[in-house]
Amino acid sequence: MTTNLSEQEQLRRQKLIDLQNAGVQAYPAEEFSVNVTAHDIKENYERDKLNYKDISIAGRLMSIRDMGKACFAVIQDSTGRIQLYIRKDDICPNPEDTKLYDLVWKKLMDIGDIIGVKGYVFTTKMGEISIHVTSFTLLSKALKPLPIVKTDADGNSFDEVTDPEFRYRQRYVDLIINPKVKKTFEQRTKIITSIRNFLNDSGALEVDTPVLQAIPGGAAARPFITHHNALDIPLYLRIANELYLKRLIVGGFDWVYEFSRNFRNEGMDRTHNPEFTVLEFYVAYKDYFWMMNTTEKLLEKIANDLHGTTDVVVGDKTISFAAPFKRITIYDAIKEYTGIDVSTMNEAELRDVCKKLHLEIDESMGKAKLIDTIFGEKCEGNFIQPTFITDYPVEMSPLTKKHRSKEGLVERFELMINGKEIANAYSELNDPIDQRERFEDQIKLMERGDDEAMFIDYDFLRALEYGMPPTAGIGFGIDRLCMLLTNQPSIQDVLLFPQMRPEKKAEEVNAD
RNA sequence: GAUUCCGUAGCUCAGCAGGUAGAGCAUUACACUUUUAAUGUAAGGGUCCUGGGUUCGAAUCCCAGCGGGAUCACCA
Repeated sequence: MTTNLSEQEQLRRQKLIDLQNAGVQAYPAEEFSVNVTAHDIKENYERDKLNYKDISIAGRLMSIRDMGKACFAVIQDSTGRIQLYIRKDDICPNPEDTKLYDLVWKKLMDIGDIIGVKGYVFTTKMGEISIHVTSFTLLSKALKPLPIVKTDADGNSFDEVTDPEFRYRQRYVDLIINPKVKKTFEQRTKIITSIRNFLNDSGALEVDTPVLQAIPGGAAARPFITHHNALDIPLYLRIANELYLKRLIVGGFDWVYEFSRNFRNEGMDRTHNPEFTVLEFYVAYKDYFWMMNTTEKLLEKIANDLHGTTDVVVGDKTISFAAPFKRITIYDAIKEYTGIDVSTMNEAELRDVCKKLHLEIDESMGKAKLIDTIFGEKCEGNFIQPTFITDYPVEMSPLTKKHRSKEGLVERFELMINGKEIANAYSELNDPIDQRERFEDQIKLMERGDDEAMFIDYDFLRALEYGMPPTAGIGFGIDRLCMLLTNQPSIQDVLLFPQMRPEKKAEEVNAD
């Protein structure tokens, strides 16, 4: 086993033994009470010096600069970093007994160890607010060396760990050594809190609905399948929670929402992870126009809560989340970017258009899919500023109410930002007869080989037959929204633990 | 799933007309009681992703596998 360890790892295990021999516990059980944070000190010390004469703080050792009979070190707590100044004379007042400084501190402490210190705050000659340490306590010994990232006065990083595999597999290390990464995840939580506050303040009720479903409904996607032993039935991990939230609208709640972890057994790339988060909410007695207005208000608030402004930098662009957003029908969008009016075309005419535009199509594609292809290839990427695309063909929206005045269309919108779909919403279909026919159309698609067509959920139909009020519903891709608002190009950078292939055999991991 | 690039010390990387490995930081030792990418001197550390092949000889060339990134396809 020892043969697997690097030189530095072996050394640290030896230090563990040396600590024990010196009577120092490497993993003490006692509480170490803390009365200040690094951020607090840096923020408030200058104007309230008296308050920082007797402080106690804990954190991870990030660097040590040994000056002989004194050392400078830096610890990092959950709020940031602060410098320590440790003098031999202070730690070991008795010159006869210098073990604590010369042995425990200078020989047995390492970068990565977690320590607690007591002392007082002062400012060094170089002007850095620091802690003059009067005593220290080892709280946890680190056995693996921490990658060292140094930063100079101008903020330039050296030896920054950028290897994506390292960062995603050992996110705990990434979080320790890359403060920007930690900030991104704090921002993610802020975004979700902002949304939750908006909804709760509006009188919405947060609910939990099943993740394990006998019929994976509410979306067109390939599900993960599992098996329940006691019931001896197959169960699916949910691909959406839509049908359950609408059951709750039937049940008499007027506004329900859920942050739903959804699972789809499909490809992975920069914008797809097998499990991802969608916020869905449903509001009784509203329609999709109301939902557009509400979406504008919500996004404007999120941007303000997070950045203090509605202008957000994403890559080399600036996106304005200030309401109102542009609204355009999908037919007008196609006309704008191709010059072709497809609104009255039949399937054969649409096929000719696709050929003229050099789009790849196949025989199985129906009218709606052809329109979707034209939009996806020729229009979608152009909508950088938030834009509502409205009034989709009925064939691709089996859960959406037919348009109040436009034949063949439904009352649906998608919100496009930075060329990507961020939200999908509609006036919900609440006519149980119509809904049953739409499901049956899906079954026909399934029989023609569409492996993503929806199953019929008979219990959902039964619920609709009891009567569902007219309802507006929406789903937001939370991960993608976070990518936008935190300016991260990959979904892996807004997921703490993105899905990865197993890195090696379990026994080898255990041997570490 | 397809194409393409990558995998060398704890970390970041160099080494590739094929001659069994180097740098900086980190580590170890010594010096230094307000330094800050601290500094100075010295030292240790590597199944060069794995397995085959070509060759007198492979980190370097070829093939396969594993892992990762990017692009494409499917999708949110």
